[in-house]
Amino acid sequence: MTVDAICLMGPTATGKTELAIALCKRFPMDIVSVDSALVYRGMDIGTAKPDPATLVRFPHRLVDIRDPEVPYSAGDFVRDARKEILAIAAAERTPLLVGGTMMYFRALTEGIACLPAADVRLRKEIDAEAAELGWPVMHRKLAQVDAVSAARIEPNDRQRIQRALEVFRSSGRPLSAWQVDAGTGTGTGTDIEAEAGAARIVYHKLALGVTPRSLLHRRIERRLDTMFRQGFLAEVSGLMARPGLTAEHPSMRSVGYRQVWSHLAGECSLETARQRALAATRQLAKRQLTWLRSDDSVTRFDRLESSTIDAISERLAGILGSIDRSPKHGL
RNA sequence: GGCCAGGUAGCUCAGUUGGUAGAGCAGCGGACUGAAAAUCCGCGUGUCGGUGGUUCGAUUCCGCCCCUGGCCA
Repeated sequence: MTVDAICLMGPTATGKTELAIALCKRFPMDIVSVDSALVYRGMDIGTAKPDPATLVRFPHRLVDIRDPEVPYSAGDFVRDARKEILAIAAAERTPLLVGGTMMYFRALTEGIACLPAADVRLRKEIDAEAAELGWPVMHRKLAQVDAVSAARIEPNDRQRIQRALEVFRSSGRPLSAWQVDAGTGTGTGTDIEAEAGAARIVYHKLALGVTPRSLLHRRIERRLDTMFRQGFLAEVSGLMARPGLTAEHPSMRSVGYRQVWSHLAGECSLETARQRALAATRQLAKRQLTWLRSDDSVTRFDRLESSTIDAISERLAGILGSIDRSPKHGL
């Protein structure tokens, strides 16, 4: 059995949600969110989460599935998304994967190795060591146990050095060995693909963009200011009031939340936080565009061209086959 | 109006004892395997406010002018 899934990818502030909803009105599709921040409950304004009424009319799977205190991961996503896609297909509808977390898209469509999960205690331990020795030294230690990973990782890339050390210390095997292992065999190289008898999922990738860049930047600024008007400050101060949540949690390191948190903690003025949040959002959009540019399997559309929605609809009609609403077949 | 301090990259500033200049941030390009809205790598020509003078040579020294901030009237 083959399942067709549509990927609607695009940088932040390009209007993906709005377009997805328009498409859901034309085709029998169900939305799966591909977004590392929308998974968190209580993070609504700063993530530009669709409002409750919209979520009722057009349910988004994988939204509000996590407490902000509990980190979510690419591995979690692949498992969850896979399950949702199959459930949607079982209901004879088409999954519409919408979002901007490009690493999640890659992990889902290209596969991700089966690796040991994160280990908070080990990470703390490694952080403590690094605070004393510095990351370049940690990088050298990594090179001794996993030369392949060390060669791929920059001496200052604390997050990846930490992860590689974490995998080695928790499992006794180098990260690179896990990755190679997974890749042997047919080349699919993933734990999920290994599921016996699983359906084959074909991903059709569509990318949304806004050109020129200056126009995207203007949309980003307008949207951020709307967030502030909607009560972004109150949302963050509510999160800050939670004893279990800190600025170090992945959820609170999200664009916007980090900068507003910093302001509310008295570290900078509101205007400075605003400027920093804007810059961080622009930088996020740039990184998302880098992912998209490097993927030649995507078909690109400009969000602001009025013909885009029709072009995409036509494309979907072709993919979905059975649902050709065009009048040319009329007799 | 007088005195003082400034006018150098998009922004904040450093610097050149006279040989045409460099940091941080922003921006741009890239990488990306359980934190990814994360983490990291690479990219710096700009009438050194204008104009005249001194000098082989001025962004640097001197004169005048313009602009900004502060103090005094």
